Amino acid sequence: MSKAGTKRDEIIEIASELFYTQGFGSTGIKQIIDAAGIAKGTFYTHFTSKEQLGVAWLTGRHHEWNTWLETSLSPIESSGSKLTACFQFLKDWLKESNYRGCAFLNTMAETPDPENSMRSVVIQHKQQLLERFQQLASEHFAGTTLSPDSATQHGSTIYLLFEGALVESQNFQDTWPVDAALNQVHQLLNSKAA
Amino acid sequence: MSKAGTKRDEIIEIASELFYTQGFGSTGIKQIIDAAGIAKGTFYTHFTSKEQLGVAWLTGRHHEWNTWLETSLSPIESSGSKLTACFQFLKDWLKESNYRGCAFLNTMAETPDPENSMRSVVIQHKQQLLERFQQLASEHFAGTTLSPDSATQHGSTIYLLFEGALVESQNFQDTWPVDAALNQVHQLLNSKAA
Amino acid sequence: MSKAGTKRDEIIEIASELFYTQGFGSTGIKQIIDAAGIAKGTFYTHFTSKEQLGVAWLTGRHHEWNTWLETSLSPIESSGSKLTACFQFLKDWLKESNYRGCAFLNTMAETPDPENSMRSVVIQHKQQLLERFQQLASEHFAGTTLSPDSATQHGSTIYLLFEGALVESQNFQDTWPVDAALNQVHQLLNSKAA
Amino acid sequence: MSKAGTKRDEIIEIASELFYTQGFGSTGIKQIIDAAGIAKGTFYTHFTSKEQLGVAWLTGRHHEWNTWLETSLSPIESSGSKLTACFQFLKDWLKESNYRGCAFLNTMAETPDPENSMRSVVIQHKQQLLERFQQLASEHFAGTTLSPDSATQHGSTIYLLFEGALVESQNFQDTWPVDAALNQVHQLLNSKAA
DNA sequence: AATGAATGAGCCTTCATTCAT
DNA sequence: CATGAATGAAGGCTCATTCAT
Repeated sequence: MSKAGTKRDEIIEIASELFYTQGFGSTGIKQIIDAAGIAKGTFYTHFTSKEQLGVAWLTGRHHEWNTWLETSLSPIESSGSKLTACFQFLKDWLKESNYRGCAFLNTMAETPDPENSMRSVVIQHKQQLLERFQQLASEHFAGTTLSPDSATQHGSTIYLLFEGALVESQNFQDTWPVDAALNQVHQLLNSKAA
Repeated sequence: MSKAGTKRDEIIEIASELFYTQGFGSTGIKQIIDAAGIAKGTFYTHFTSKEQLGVAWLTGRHHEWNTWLETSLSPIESSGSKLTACFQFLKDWLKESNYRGCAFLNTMAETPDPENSMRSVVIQHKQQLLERFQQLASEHFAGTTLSPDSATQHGSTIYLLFEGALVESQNFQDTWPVDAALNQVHQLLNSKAA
Repeated sequence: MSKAGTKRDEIIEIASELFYTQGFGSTGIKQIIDAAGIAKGTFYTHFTSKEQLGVAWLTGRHHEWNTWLETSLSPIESSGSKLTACFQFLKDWLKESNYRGCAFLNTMAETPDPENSMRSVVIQHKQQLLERFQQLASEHFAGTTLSPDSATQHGSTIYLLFEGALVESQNFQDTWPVDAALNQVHQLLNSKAA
Repeated sequence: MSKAGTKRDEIIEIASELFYTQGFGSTGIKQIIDAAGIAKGTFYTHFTSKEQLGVAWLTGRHHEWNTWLETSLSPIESSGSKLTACFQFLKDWLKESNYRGCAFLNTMAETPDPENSMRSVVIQHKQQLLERFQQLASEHFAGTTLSPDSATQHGSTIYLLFEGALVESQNFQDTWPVDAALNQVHQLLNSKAA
């Protein structure tokens, strides 16, 4: 584990913004070291390869993004409200000037090689997000007539709506997908057993 | 429109598979002309740039993909069944060995530059798909107690579920997202005015 | 087959001197293209890799060297005299200012990887030289009491003496190894069956 | 002389194998320190440069190799038999799995720069080997009709045959050169004054 | 149309060495 | 005595594009 404030961390931080805004493939080592003000060789004392830096970037972003989300959810009490707050979080994020969609999905898209170690970080990140949605849904429907299984399924559905909204808001550069998804989520949270 | 059988079309066809399976950025001109058995210069008599070929690829794929979808929908009568059939179409597609997700979203993901002309093809493609879902939903709910506006909104929701399932099935290399989305779609199609 | 005077041949010619005097590994592509006055990319339109250029170099040198040798042998009538003339050829070669020993053996020495395609050119070159010595020895001893087998063995021995002299004259930067070898060759050529 | 068991010696020992099997130029400092489990800086506290390590390697190998040879010669009584035993020694060496020819000649081949200090170690090593062959030949022919000068010349010849066999067995990956050389050595040892 | 040589900036990575700690 | 971060030139090679033939 590396202490914060390390030069290594500094490189990751600088690279992160470049990777996110320009894409992993479109960002060269040269650009990173220039931005970091270090020599070529220095980069390679901290990372064995660009791919390794990519993994470090995504791993860091995984924690960072989770913190962002959870921080915005923490003041909210009910699980149901937390679920809808996720979409508000998405809307706030969208407003940011350098919004470029989901770093993880973007990286997955430009990394077809199954051997690429960045892919597993992406999968792990999404898996955890899915489980978070499922957990919140389970909590929300606990004590209702809805079966636990159905609650989990609702969690999965909300996850899909979240991902769909994420991708499409990037695509259309518009917030309507988030609104549409949120609208549906509200209805889902009122679901009762048939 | 260029006549089929042209050398230009041949190049597009060959490039299409490479672009789809390897990604646009990871596929070089060299690889394309080698696969096509032509000279560098020949390529540039047919296309002014790689980006232009990318546009031709996506434009062709747009029509092709629409044809695939509509062909699988055509034997089906009701609009509601057509909507669910879209997800079956997705499941069938997933089974293909070289499945690499949505060419349009992948390209969008690795093309941050807003000036890139491929982006508008992607947006156009997705816009049409969205409208198709909205149209089918409108037809399905026509004559019910559901307002036209709500019907359209349901179309948008189904679109988001479709896109979410598309992305996540690529991500997890699994069909569960399609099943989960389809499950929700079935419920939506039974919606009644509150 | 490439016509003489080609740019490709020009590159080979320029690289040949650098490879010979500095060694294959110590000569960079940069140095070659600078000396040739061409761009990086131009080099790679003519050669797929540095190794391929190395093969072209050695193959060319193989023919060139053989021509040198045979040209110096051609005015000589008897096979026996041709054999001794090989060592005179070696002595003349040694005097050249940029003498750096045998390009083939040097390359073999710095190319441990058995997969390296340059190695087979070296082996082929040496095999042919061996056979040339054996052939000359056979001719020399034809009609004497010495058996054909023994004659061939003498050819092999003379080959070893030649190679030994080649390597050691490079090592000691002196001509004595050639003289010593030649002395022995003279005795061998007078051999009679025991 | 450094005491055995020193860290410096440890580095030399580890580098020796790498240098021999991969070549001096193809072996990087990184690989050496990784294999030795030490830091970059530690290496440079023991050696001022890679070249210096190269000198230490060759110097050590000089003694080691001489010991190998003399150990295999020591049980043999007559000088003539010792001379032929050198070629048996060569044959045994060839059988070793990691045989890569003569470390000294290989290094000479990839080190054109006359200033390189490794070159003098090579020359010294070969000079001593030559003198050893000359000494053994002198002893062998002592008391015969052969003049001392001729005996020394025979020693030189046998040296050239040894070197030729050494180089060519590496080249052809075969033992025939050793056999051919040995055959000639046997005949030489029976030489009488003309 | 078609060719393929030419371009040169750019790719990621390794090199031997230095030096502050 | 050991560490490992820092250096920056150099390594071989690929890129999309241009252009004379």
